Amino acid sequence: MSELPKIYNSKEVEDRWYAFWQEKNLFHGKPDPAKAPFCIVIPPPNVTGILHMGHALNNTIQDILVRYHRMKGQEALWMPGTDHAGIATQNVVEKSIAKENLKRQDMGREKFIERVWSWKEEYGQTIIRQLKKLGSSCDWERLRFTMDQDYSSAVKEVFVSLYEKGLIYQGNYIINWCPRCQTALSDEEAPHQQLQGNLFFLKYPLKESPTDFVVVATTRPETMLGDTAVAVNPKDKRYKKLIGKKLIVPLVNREIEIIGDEMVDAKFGTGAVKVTPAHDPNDYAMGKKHNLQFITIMFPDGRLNENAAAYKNMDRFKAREAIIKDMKDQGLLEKIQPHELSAGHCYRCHTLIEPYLSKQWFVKMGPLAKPAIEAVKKGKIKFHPKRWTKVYLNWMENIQDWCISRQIWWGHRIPVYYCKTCAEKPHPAAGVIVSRKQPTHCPGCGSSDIYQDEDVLDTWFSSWLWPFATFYWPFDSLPEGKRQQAKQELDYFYPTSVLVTAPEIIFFWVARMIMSGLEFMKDIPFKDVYIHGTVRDSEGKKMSKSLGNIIDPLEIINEYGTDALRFSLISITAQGQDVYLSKERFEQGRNFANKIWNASRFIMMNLDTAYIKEDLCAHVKKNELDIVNRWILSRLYSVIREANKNLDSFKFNEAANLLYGFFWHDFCDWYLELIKTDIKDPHNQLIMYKVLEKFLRVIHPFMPFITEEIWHRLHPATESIMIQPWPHLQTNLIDKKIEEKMSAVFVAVTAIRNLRAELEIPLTSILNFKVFTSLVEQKLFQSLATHIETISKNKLIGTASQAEYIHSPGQFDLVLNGAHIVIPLSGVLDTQKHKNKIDTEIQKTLSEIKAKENLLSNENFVKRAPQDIVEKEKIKLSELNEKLKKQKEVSDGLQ
RNA sequence: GGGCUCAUAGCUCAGUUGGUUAGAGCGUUGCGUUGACAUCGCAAAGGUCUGAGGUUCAAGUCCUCAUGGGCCCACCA
Repeated sequence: MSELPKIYNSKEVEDRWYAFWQEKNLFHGKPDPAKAPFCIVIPPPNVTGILHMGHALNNTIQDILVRYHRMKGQEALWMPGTDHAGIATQNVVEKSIAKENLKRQDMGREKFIERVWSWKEEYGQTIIRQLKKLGSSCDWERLRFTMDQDYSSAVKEVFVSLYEKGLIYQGNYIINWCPRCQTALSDEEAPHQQLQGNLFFLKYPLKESPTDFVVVATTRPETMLGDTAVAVNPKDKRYKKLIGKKLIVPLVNREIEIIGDEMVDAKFGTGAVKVTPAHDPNDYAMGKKHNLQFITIMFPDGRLNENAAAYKNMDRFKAREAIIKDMKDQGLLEKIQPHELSAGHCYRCHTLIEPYLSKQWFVKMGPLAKPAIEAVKKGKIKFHPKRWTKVYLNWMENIQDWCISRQIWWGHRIPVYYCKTCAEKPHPAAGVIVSRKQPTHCPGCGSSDIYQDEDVLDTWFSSWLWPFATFYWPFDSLPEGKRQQAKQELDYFYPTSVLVTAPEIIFFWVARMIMSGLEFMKDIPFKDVYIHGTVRDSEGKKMSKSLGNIIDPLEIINEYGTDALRFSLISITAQGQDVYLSKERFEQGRNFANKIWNASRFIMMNLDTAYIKEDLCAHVKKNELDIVNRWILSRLYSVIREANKNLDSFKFNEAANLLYGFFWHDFCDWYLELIKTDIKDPHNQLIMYKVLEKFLRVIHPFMPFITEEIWHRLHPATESIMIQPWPHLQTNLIDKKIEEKMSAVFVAVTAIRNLRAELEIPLTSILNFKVFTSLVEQKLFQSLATHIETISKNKLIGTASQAEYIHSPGQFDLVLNGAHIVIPLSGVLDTQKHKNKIDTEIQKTLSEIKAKENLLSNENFVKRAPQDIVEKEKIKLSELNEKLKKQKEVSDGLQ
């Protein structure tokens, strides 16, 4: 058998095996009626994306799930793809053309879009390449892009279909406007951030008596130029009599009325509110209600427009300063108060959002939300951890209509066309053609003078179709011959199994996919939603470029290996908790990979190849094996059973840590050490091989590369480990009694080592020790005694503890967990030190006994606690007493 | 304003449905290793489980409040 290098070299193996998997087409999933489907659709990263720790975590979890279910015999499909990320991508390309001193407006729409496509061709594969470095077993021949032609037909179908159902409408409303990106945004795209601002108190003169004023408070004084009323609460005694009176808006000298409205909070500010219906959602509502004038004072780029009089062309913030100065000069600024507020910011460029009145397209969400609420309430879709259910429901139950039109160029063009001829007719929908196919003429008047809506759709309006649009729904873009197959695939894999994602996009994406799935597939898009935590730095801050606290996954892969990255990430990811990372954290994964490597190396160095034939295992009967082999087999299957449970309930960290502990401690520290001196024994050969082989399979989903490499060195001619069956749970090999016996042995050995270390016994030998009593189970320990004797004869303890033997007359007594171990040691020990140690232990035992006695003399405990608990406590007490007795004997003997 | 979440060893974190003197990794200290692995082994030290109440025979675990982190939502002029 070939000898392995001393240290695992991830760089040397990873790319090779990834290519191998792809060559063998092992990631491909296709309908197989004999198997149950398991499908995950990837949260498509932005084409502009560069792999960060969040991606690494997200995709490692998905890959573990997919590999696990694939090995369990399910037909596994992981659907990959990227998102065209409208605004983000457009911004990136705009930056790149800016280097050539170009603006997209100079290029024109068509040229610019061409430029984006060529950018995508050149750089759009970056994130995909990086996902491959991570080991992701995606079905790459299905790679989708949300701007694919086929995908576009799904988007059109959905838009038109919702329009026909009356769920899409166009209208003038206040929306979130980003003056930098110059587009409308949905509410979700304009998250609120705390802001230290000011409250400005402005004096508006009364028309009748210009020396009297009404003072209004505002955080955005520049909007005063668009004021068309001042509102007060009709119950407010201070202002009641002023309702109906006229005011003059300074600087623009506009005459406005004081209106009464219950919405006004008399306690805030001065109790009088300036009303700017075109620049504030509340004011908008008031404007509608009171039939006010809507005056827009801003250009789309944030400069003030012709309605702003002298302030025209000034930037909104410059205008604010100018207005404040002018008001002050005119004695119309009462005061400025510092005021903390929160306001929307563009999620792409972080520019302060401007509430802006404009004509946009909206989706009516109420009717779509209803079944999506039901599906979750009835448990058809489950969130893990559960608490996100509440977050989801809360949002869904208060859902607002969704603004879906964007004034950018990169995206799905809205499938709406206008007829210039008909547009002159009176009713509002005249000349509006909503169509799946590009029309050549107006169906109303036959005119060919038509043009398409300039806007594109929100990126999420395509992402929300991901679980079925990736299967080519609605199929009409496919050639006739391929439709049937596509339908079968959708039918087979939909609903998908699990969605794995981060909490940030529950509203953006998860909730909307549930709605679109129920609306268009008439079924949920996935059964389980696993929400993992956010990756943070060691101080709890979110990792971000601007904070400079990024740990680059590629750097970790380069330094420690992909498996190390994956294992470390997973082992620290408790269900749904945020992940705090520092670079050192990855050492654990690297060390573990190296441990697996070296244990395998050791086994291969000592393994006679005759034993690697699987069928040999069948010839060994369980009861022919010695206790050590039976123990490790029992541990193996106990651990696999537990790991199955953990994986099935999304407890990835628990599974990872369990497997880690088993391999490192049970298998390497104890088992391999115990059999070392007898390693050529046929049973030992067989079992060490078998355990390694099974372990490699179960750790494979976590650490795909190293396991594949070792697998092939073990089996020069076999197939990939990734398509080996997941170990069948041999429950008949699980023997808890054996596990208990062995752990008693380990406790004993540990105690001896401890003693040796503490009492500074010189490195000689420990000879002929015996274990001969049991208080818990006499029989159990009797049989243990036999085994211990065997072990002792084989000098196995000596090997395990790496100690030499103490040759000396006399004896040493050790009492542990009811086992009395006699070790002949007298003459080597420092009697006084020994006695001190025993006496310390006696003190400890005494206080434990006291605690137990107190507990058992508590009538309430004895009466009310379950009988088995009480019994257990009684047994423990008698054990303790027995232990005390032995300890005292030992102590007395040391006088 | 509403809600979520966290607080356990020097550090980073586990801790199942409450069951009885709390675990891991890293770090520290001591010992060891010429035969798998110094990316190693053996052992030790280190905890009033943030605080105050409560429920219970029994609380790190459940409830209430407080303190201090982190996060989300909201039409906070």
